[in-house]
Amino acid sequence: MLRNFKTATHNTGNLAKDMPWGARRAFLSASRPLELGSREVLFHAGDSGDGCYLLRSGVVKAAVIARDGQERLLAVLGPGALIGELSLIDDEPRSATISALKPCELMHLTKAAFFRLADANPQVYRQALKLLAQRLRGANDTVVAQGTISVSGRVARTFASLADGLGDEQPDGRILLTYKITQNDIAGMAGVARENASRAINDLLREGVLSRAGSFYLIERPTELLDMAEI
Amino acid sequence: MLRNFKTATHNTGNLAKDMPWGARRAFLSASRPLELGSREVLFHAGDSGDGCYLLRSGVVKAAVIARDGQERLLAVLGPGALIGELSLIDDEPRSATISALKPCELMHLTKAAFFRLADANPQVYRQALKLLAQRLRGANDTVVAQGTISVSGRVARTFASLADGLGDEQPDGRILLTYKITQNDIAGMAGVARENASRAINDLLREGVLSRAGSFYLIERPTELLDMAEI
DNA sequence: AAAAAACTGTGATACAAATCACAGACAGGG
DNA sequence: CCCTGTCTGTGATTTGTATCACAGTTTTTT
Repeated sequence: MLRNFKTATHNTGNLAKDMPWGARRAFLSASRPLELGSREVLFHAGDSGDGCYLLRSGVVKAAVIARDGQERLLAVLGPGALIGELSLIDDEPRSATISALKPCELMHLTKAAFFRLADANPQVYRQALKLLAQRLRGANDTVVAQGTISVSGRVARTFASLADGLGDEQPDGRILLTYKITQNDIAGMAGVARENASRAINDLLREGVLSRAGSFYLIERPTELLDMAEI
Repeated sequence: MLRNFKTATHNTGNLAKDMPWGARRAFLSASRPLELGSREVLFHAGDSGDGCYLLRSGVVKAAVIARDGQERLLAVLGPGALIGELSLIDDEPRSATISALKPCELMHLTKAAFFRLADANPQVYRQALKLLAQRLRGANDTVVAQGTISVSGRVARTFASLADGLGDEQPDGRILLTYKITQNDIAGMAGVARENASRAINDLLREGVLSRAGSFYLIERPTELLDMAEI
């Protein structure tokens, strides 16, 4: 999905697409299915956690609540995303709260099962390292973006990131976001006030970089959007 | 170094302290020494890079220059730090520029040597995963901090992070920063204007949370500092 | 030791973004 | 289906930070 966006946005890790076939089958056979209703919470930040999850269908958000009560979204993730791998690796508490934005199907892999898998096949370790490295690049970019680009740029950046997690590239190159996300969540991802996110989004709509297809957003000119989001 | 700060700040990865002995000896014997003069650049963001470095002595900074020319520091690192591991893992270009703040001694480990080492000893893979996971936690925290806490809190946070990279814990619990860092670099880490960093630092000095020991900063009350930095 | 450069402190001003305050549009539960 | 709650757009106002300006200090260079 979205190879170009992926590299540009150092995405949040779509495991399913990049996993070698053997590892993928091993993952699925060693893991157990699990369902989540809309708004249900998979785990809270601070929980102790064993194992990780692969999102097979649905949409979740990863968020953390700051001291002042503000909710900051780290990512909105669609099918294929790997969730909760940090605690799997370092045994620390969950770093964010994961909740379903719509009904989800997941697979759960325990820590023990993961390391059994990985020890048998070092390819898994390499893959995991790569995934974390990508996420770290993305997080570092976000830090820089936060401090150097304006509200409109950060909102553009948010759409790029959404495209990466939820985007469906059309034959003509435009990208459809396959979930009706609210301004509140966009603001939470961009780290700006909801009202200002609203203004920035409408600017993008007016400029024609973005449009609405029914209740979904559609990125009309991905390259231009990416350019506005550049740090 | 600074166990408590480390967990609180999800540090930037002091390899030397956490590495198992066997792996450490293997690392050192498989790597080649290298020196760096003050202000010399180890590599630039965007360079293609093979291998990683272990900082044995000296101090470096990891920075990225934003589009508008602003320099944002991701970390200031002291002895024991591992540098350049992202490109080692994912073969992408260097994500930041590393330059020496004072003369440094490093060990360079090539990509081939790293994977030879790791394949022979899966412990190395686990260690590497853990390190990246810690860094990712730290980066995510920084993202949240950027968007939710004020200038003074971010400056406090910067001192916590410096303590982690450069700190030397005294018998009485105070923490000495073993390098005379400038306001400019502190501002670059906190993501604020230099003038405002100056004001915030002086507030901390006035409150007695921080003091100056000769030309070094000394954290008088680490707990209080950490509390101001909390997200 | 003198000169140049870099660093620091602090006021005054400008500005981007948050906050406040609504009114209208749109869902989704009862 | 209506009604309640959530979501959206847009103006007016406030506020935290950046920016400007500059003088004093410290460090580096020659």
